[in-house]
Amino acid sequence: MKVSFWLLDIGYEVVEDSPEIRLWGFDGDGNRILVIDRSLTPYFYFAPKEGSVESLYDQITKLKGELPYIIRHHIVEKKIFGKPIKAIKVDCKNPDNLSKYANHLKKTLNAGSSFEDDVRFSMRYLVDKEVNPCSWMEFEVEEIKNENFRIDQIYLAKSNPKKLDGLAPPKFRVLSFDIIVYGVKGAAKAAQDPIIIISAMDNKGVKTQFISENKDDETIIEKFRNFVNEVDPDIVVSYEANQVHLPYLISRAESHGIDFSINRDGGVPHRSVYGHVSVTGRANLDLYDFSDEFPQVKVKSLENIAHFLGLLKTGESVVIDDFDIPSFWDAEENRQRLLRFSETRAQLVLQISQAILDNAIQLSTLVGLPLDHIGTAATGFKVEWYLMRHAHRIGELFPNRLEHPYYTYEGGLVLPPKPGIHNNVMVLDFKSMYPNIMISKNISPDTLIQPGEPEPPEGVWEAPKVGYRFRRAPSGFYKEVLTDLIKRRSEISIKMRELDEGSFEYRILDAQQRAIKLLTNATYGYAGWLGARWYSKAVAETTSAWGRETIQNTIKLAKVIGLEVIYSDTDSIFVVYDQAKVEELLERVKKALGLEIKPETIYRSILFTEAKKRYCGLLPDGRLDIVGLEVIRGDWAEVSKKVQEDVLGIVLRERDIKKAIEVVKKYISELRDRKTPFKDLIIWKTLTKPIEKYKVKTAHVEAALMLKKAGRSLSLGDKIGYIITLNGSKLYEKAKPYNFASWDEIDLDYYVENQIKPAALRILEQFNITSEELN
DNA sequence: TTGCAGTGAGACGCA
DNA sequence: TTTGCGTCTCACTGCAAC
Repeated sequence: MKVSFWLLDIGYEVVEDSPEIRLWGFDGDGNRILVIDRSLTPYFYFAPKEGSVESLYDQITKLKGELPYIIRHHIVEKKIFGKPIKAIKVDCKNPDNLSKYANHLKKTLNAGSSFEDDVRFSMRYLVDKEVNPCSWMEFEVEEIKNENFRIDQIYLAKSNPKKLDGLAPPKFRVLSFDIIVYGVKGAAKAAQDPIIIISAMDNKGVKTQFISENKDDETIIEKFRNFVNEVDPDIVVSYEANQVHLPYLISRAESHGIDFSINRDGGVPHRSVYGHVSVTGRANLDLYDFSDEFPQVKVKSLENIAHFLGLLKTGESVVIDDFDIPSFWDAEENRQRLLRFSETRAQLVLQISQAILDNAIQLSTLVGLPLDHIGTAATGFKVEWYLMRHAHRIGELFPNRLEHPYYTYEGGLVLPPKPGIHNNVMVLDFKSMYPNIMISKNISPDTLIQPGEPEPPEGVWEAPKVGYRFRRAPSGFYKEVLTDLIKRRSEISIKMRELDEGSFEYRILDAQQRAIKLLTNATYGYAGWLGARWYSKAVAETTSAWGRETIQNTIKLAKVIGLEVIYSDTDSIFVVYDQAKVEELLERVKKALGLEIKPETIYRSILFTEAKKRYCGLLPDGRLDIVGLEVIRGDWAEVSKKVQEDVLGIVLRERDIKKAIEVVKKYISELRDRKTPFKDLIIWKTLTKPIEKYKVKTAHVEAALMLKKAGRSLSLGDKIGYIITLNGSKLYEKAKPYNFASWDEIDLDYYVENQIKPAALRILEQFNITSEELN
């Protein structure tokens, strides 16, 4: 019989010595099903470093008695960096030890190198069978008996999966949850501190809370486990479950000797690759891993993201600090607030998950990584998995990751701007400049011509300045991949034009094109990443060299035509708008450089200081487009950002410097009168390394130390919020965690002289205003 | 001890 | 665990002047 299937999660088990792939998902009727596929044999490749592959093959044949893990081996034709090679495909019994086997083989034969022995078996399956997660496919299957798995039906695959069309994913059951821990001093330790509240909510409106009695969490963990299995969610969502909630639940359950089996195979969640926690048969999505999708939100808390998305009323305070949890719990009259707080969090998680799910699903399908890996896998790995799939299709072996010396190279070109206010400035930019250059100059690891190597008859592209040469034909690996991506994206854009923006199809296609854009734009960076399998400094260096050449020629052309160039950064130029001249420029750039430059917005006016990468433009609709300045930085006090934004607005919209000065003075006097909201004085900075590794004393590290001393646990990447007090002389001595400080110890002068004034003067200095004039 | 110039650490943003 | 380019603040160092 045939079954259509949508893949949600994938895993594998070794059952009675032979491996099976387990594909968890849905059938066409919305049943939760498991398809077991036993058709794939684990393997790796083995190739001679020198000498013939045949003699290596014979050696393995002779020694087979000593190599019990090998099922069979045979010679295959492959490529490595585009060069044809013969390799031996070594089929093995156990997928868990391929690297061990490969090393053993190398030692035993004292020859050869191995390939692809580091590919996890479930990923091996997805690549080899060309299966994309979160998409529809069809299997020929045979029903088998369900032994205690939490699903409707189990099938054994009798055929390879066949791709099916269809955009719409199944209807998911989504469960969000949040836990509250009673941790004295704010730092909860799983060994001692109990969970007091577990809030859970599903997308059908079922919500519940498990509340501990006398701080005993044994019962509520069991109840929660039962609840999860009853609701039987396909997707579990949370905020920080990967790093915090799930490990905590698992550890508490262990210490009570409770079976915390919420997996669809009856097992307990476990830590897996890329630091995510796997809940077999379901997709565990931690929204924190997706918080970079909201770059405007600087401090990535659930509440801040919710505010940003308009899910909380402005000014609505729902946050209860970890530190205060015990006191809220202990005082009967406040406990209700704690309960509401936790419930709100679960609800926000559920709401936010809807904003993220479309993109996550499309990215999963495109990249080929299972849904629960998408949030945690770094960009480099997403690009790499996409490349690996393509490599497999064209018979290219996955290169091993090698150690490369660290080496920097020249990047994009940035011109100093013309300071001051300019009117009618148009931005022109090359869309996807680097990918398009890689395509047009065929820049790829497999098209690079080594020094001394003769030029092929098809000719070469020789990079300006850096001199690397790449063959013009045939098309390289990167060119093929990027051409395909760009083509797919433009096809999607065409389809989208015919659709209603609010429609389901539009939303899905938009998510698709965003996923494609992400991969396309990351490919250049990937090529220059030391950890990349297809690392090539020549590729990265050549691409940016052609980029500089392109933008320089564009600037020259603009000047020849008579356009005034105000500024340029990497792939864009800012010119004083003149319709006829701009049109001429577009024509000539296309003709001369073979790349298209696109007109963007025309700013009614734009302000530059002497600094590169910082400016503010007034858009046609009256909004400000602020780039690089303090307003959009996360490490300035809110009060400074507000001052600067107000000043920019007045300067650009009204051109009234006097008024701007008055506004600054008002901010200063409000601060001196202590009328400024306290939270507007908090400065947030990230801990970018372990505290002991810092070489110089800094305010946020000192504040972090105080938090630690008070019992708070901190980890890498945490944002520390501090304020500057009157105590001490050095700034780092004056810093104090904001929640330990009060209004009367604030160093008002610091905020005036080092926060408000610099932010305002950054703009007003352009009009010769001095610090004294703001007093 | 104070002032100050020069340098580097550190954080964050742009393309 | 994508790249380089760039700004800005503050700590630290060394030196001169007091």
